[in-house]
Amino acid sequence: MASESSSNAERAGEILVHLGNAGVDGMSLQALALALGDAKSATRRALVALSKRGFVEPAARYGHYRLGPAIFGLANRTTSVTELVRRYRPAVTEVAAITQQSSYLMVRAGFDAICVDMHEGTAFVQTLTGGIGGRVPLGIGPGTVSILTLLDDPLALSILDHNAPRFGQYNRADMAKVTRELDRARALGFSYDIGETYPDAGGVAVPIVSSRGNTAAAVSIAIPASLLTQKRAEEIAGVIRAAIGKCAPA
Amino acid sequence: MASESSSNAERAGEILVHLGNAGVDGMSLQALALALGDAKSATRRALVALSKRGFVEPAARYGHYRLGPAIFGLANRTTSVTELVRRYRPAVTEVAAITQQSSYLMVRAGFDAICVDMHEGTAFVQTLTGGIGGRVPLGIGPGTVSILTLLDDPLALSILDHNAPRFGQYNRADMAKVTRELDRARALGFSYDIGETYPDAGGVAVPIVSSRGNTAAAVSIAIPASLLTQKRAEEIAGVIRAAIGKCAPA
DNA sequence: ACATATATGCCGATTATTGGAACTCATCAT
DNA sequence: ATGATGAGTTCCAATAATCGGCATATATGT
Repeated sequence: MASESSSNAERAGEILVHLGNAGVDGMSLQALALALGDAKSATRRALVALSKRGFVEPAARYGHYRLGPAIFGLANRTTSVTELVRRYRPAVTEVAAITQQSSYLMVRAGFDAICVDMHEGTAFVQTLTGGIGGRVPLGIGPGTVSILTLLDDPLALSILDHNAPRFGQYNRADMAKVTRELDRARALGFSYDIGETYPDAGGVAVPIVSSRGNTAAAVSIAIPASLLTQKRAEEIAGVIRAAIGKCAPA
Repeated sequence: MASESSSNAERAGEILVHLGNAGVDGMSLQALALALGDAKSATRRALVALSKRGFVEPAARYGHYRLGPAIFGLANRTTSVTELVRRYRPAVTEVAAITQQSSYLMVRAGFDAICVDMHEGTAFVQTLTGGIGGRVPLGIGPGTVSILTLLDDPLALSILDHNAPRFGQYNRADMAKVTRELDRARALGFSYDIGETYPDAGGVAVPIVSSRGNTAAAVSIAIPASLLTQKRAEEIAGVIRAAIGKCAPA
């Protein structure tokens, strides 16, 4: 996949994202270069640049690289997110407890949504989002659609346009389908999905109107499609909204 | 301070480090440009590049930037560090409990050491390292010296050479003083410091010989200089070493 | 409402990056 | 233990990018 990496700093971010999905063993140079669509020499250069501050470090296997301690260290400094998690964790756990399903706290990160907190439910699909730290393109899944409702329309559309090439992997052949979901979510105040993203999987999400702007987030659940109807979705949305409401603004 | 930023990806890392020390309110563009020693236009360019993936996001104040959710998301994927913390946390807490002082788990990140775990003691100096995520140049403080003992001599020396300009801020006028500490630490198997880095502050550190190479780490404590003698340092080193030993290799 | 500082666009020159191929090294099989 | 294979690493000149500065419009905080 040729990614339009204009700046070199973007490439650095791209590398970090890819290594984040790699695990302890990391990735080899050529695997990274292939994923980025760049030459090995260019990839390596960025790699050593990131190594200088410890954002990347050599893995156990020869010539493999993985995320370094600098990332971990910085995580405790992302106060905007840590505060968000601390405040809304009660909602995430409560929603999971009531619905008996896995619940997630998703926040916007560029063109994607990232899962920053979750609570495993008793049943069914676990980690549709790939667990904490998992990235999903905005427009894929109800959680991300709810986040989009918090954004200005031109911004939301530009994001959808950017992500359109990736929709095919998720039964989103045409973008119109996603924009319809977005419109519905704006009207209802929540977003739901019955087997439209993943077969047999459904979801419900309620956006979090952040007290002090800028961070767009949502609380969502994953639930078997067989258990979900529009009426049930409304009920669940009410549960989520109530749980969010209990989390007082700092 | 003019930093020799050869690559552009380095600049990205530099920005992340600076923003990590900024807090929720983030930093203004000009403050960042000044800290990096670059033009505002170049700094802004890198900033928007990092924003595309959510590594950086606009803060509440207009024109201010802070760390974004992507950093938080990646932290759970730095398996090398999370495993290290999970394994040696018992040692950190035990050392703090026995010595009644703050204890730290430090790992190498490029030319610095980063505090990845800590346990506040009852007394005295808290957070000499700046808390979890805090960076300290390798060579400053016993924890970092112990880490240096895990490295090859040429590498350790090159790191010290790189950090030499920063030693002045910490009563390290000449590098010889640091190399002497390093030699002593190699000989003793641990490192200690009595009021040499910060007045009235002392510290003891024991390196962690990582089962599967690559990651260099150490467990250290901070203690009032008045309570520390070489004999006491040896005792404390024994405590730390014992605690580390209890943390069985995975 | 005024002043400050940002966001954004542009443009020429310098600079670093790019991509390829040769070299070196670690790993794997024998 | 040794050789063969497949990596990763280094070097190079040409290319393409970035850089830095400036001007304008905008948003903010006093």
